[in-house]
Amino acid sequence: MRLVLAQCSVDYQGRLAAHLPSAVRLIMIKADGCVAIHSDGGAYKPLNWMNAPNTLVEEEDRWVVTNPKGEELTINLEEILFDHRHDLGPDPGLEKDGVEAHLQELLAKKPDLLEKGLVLVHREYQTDIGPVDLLCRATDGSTVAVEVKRRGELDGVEQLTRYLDRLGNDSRLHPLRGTLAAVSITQQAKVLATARGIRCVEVDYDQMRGAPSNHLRLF
Amino acid sequence: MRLVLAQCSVDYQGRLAAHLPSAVRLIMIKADGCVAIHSDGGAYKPLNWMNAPNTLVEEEDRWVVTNPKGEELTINLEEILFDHRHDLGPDPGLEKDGVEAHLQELLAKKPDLLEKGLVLVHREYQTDIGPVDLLCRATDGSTVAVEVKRRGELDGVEQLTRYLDRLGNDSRLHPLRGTLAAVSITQQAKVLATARGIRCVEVDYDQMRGAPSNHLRLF
DNA sequence: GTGTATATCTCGGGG
DNA sequence: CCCCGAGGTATACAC
Repeated sequence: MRLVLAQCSVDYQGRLAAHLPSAVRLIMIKADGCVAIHSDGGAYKPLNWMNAPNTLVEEEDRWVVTNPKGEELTINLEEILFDHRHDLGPDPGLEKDGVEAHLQELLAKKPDLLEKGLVLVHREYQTDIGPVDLLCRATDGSTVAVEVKRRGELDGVEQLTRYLDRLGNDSRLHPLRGTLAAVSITQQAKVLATARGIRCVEVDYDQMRGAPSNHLRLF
Repeated sequence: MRLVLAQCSVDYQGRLAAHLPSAVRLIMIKADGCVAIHSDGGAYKPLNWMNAPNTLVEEEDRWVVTNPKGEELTINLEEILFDHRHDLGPDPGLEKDGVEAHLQELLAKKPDLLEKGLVLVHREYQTDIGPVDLLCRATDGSTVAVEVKRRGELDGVEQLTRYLDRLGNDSRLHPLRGTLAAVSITQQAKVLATARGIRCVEVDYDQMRGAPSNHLRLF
């Protein structure tokens, strides 16, 4: 990693055009070639950046970064105040817990948390417009398509509606119902879901993590 | 801005739980209190971060960052390799050109780029589920709701569908049609749009910028 | 403050 | 490679 503090102006031409008037900024150049230009505030997002893969050409008083997509970032250097390089070595990476994938996994193991007697038929069931999180069978013989979210919002209802629409073409899945499962669901999403005959279930993530699965409990 | 290179492990507890095993990383602390932990690769997104407003407490061998939402980031410092502070001063900020707002503005001036004879009735027309980008009137007397995107994708079609659904309740707007306008539109979005009777128009942004508006051309 | 839409979103996965 | 879906998305803006 190379860290440069410099008085500079910047121009970006690519997916849009953008210009940064002259000021003192941090220029961060990572080992993989990523370039990011930071001001002294404003969350973690840089003012300007170029992601790998790209090429950095250092001229006398400006650096030009180009990438294969034809995007170009030009840093006009007026004064370099600081320039430091350090090899950080490899990073073991971030371990996450509590994301949708984990929630889906837990619900796949215990679908009857959503509805008594519900049994998993398929996880990530493929349709030609995307995968349905969980495809289940209810005790009344219905197929139930389940969309899993951490937070249930409007677009989750839309997504499930699209899937139901698609799955409805397959008569083997009839009768067909939909369930939106999330740790929390907004009022708007509940209204829209209900209007479309989609059931909403708010699940307790901590409780699910703590509770052993049916499968394990049998032995 | 303070830049620290250190061997450290990190824990985050908040919207999810996350852990970073020990490695050498850059810890960036901005003037507004934002903290970001970067590895030596991977775009501009840090491995972990805390946005302002927050509080940083420096203990002997660990730093604890907390925010009012109850999130907490703990940096366990094993060895500090580098520590540098620099006041960057204020930043004039980024000037952008080519975002959706600009595209919408250009289309508002020349709606007949979308369809011959189309006239603008209202921009950002409010419905109770959000604003319709452009509401227009066609030569055949139809009302045309236009959704403007840089890139037309599935969620743009969903969005316009919701609006059409809503606008359809107002008989004064009948007959009603929808148009998705974007610089590029994905195949899937075209399929879904067509299936719903929504027209897709790909517009040339550069040409639009260059071409003067109807209004100006009249004088 | 909540809700909605945008973003040079980033990032990962699947066809 | 593109497309899709998730994200501690962040950010701006309207209500």
